[in-house]
Amino acid sequence: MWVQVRKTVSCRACPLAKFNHFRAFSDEELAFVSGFKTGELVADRGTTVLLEGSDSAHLYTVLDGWGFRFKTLNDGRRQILNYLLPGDLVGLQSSLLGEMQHSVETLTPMTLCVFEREKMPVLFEKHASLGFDVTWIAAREERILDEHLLSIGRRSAIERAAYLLAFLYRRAKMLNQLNGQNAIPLTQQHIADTLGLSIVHTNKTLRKLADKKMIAWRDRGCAVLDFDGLSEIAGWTEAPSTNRPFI
Amino acid sequence: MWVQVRKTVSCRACPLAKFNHFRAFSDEELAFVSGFKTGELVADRGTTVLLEGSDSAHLYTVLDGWGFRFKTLNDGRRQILNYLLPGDLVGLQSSLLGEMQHSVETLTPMTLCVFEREKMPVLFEKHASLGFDVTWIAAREERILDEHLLSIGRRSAIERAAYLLAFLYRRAKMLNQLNGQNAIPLTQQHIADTLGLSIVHTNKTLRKLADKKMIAWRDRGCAVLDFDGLSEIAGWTEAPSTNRPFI
DNA sequence: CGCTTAGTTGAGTTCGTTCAACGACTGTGG
DNA sequence: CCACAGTCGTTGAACGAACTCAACTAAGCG
Repeated sequence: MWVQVRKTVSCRACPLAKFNHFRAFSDEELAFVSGFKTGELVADRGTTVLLEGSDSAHLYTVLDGWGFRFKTLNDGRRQILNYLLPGDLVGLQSSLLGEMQHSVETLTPMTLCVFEREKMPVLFEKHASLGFDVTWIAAREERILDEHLLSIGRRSAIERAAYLLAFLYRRAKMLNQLNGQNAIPLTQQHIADTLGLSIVHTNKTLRKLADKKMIAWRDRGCAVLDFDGLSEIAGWTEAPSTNRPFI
Repeated sequence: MWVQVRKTVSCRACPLAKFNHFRAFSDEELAFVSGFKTGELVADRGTTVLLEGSDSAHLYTVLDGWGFRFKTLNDGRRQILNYLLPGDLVGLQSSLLGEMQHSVETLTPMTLCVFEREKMPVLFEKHASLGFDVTWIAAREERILDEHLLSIGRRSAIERAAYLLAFLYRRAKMLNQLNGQNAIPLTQQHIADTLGLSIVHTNKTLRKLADKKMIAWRDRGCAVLDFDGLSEIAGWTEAPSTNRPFI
């Protein structure tokens, strides 16, 4: 289920560097980050990487694959909070605030870059620019959560679904994380738990989008056929963004 | 509507320092923050402090009073994202990511501490501990948004209302921000826009809580009479927290 | 005293839920 | 190679939670 791998990939050859929307490191930063990294982790599909209530000693950056963050109520009701894609920082909350308040599970096999959370203060101390980047990443996550909150709170079922799929498609496309069939690797249950809807109604809602030829189900995933159409239904236009940092 | 006041209160006599759940500054930090601060702002009740789409040059910390962050859809549907209380940082997102993606409005008269956002990099450069604190604050906001997302997505109307009021009461009590009647200063419209419900249904839901003697409406606000009862309905227990920083 | 704001309540409608069943596909063990 | 269980998507029917529309009360204020 879990495989811990030794430092196989040097930070110099970080797979994220090839995406030009990430900001580049200076040589100095690269040297520090290389030391900050303690290894890599490879997780199968369906693995619980972090568990609510636990107190992980690690901090991760996703290098490849899909995952999601979620919380559950006592009786099992689940809410997916956000999805994880390459470049996303995992476990920052618990690194700073203590025990995890949400869980993390993978949707595909995932490769993670592992850092020791004890070294965080050193990062801020010695490399202010990287500390700034961590804050930037946290602020970005906050902004995404704001959008999701607006969506769940105020959009209708079909608008929510359209927003979510447009949002995920955009991110995934940019990071080359669509599967062989050009699809987003999740089930209708995941979508239901993200939108705050029942699985039956989610199915009927997605059917409407499929009937409009905006999406299609293929190969364990959802293919987006009409990004503009979805954006229009959702009334959504993406916020402008500058080059994003990663650690 | 707006009043810009010169630096009337020295950081040495910061009104937030009296709350012992905030972490104390070192002398060195205090000196820097004093320079970072450019003044104070006093806003009336109902003032729009920051507007979605704008690009403010400032960053604020709430010193006194209540406010809220919100987003709206094109047709006017409004979603309240979170509430602002003393110690909260306002405008961090736009400081780092560019233009504001949400608005901020006051619920009571509010005093804000004003910083120049251009100086943020200097803060990270010269005072790593403060940079770390900013990240901490961002991570805390993220955690709160996670909770709200769970609530709106998966709790029933009465559970949502109970959660929100318990949550706000807890925060307000700790910061001594309940009004004369011991009430939270908001209207049912605010609650509706936070819970993602219509105002009519919000009213009927709050009525049920009032009938159970858990809350009461007084003096333009909602008084919490039975915190434990609300927590139980919501199935909510607060996450443990350490001393929190502020800037 | 009329005007506005905020909370309350009833009636009818709509959106989303629950229950239940079924088909397509995948993987597994006899 | 087939039987079987498990997962995932699909659909219909009945129900219920939340919505809209509409009207009314109480309090605050010029």
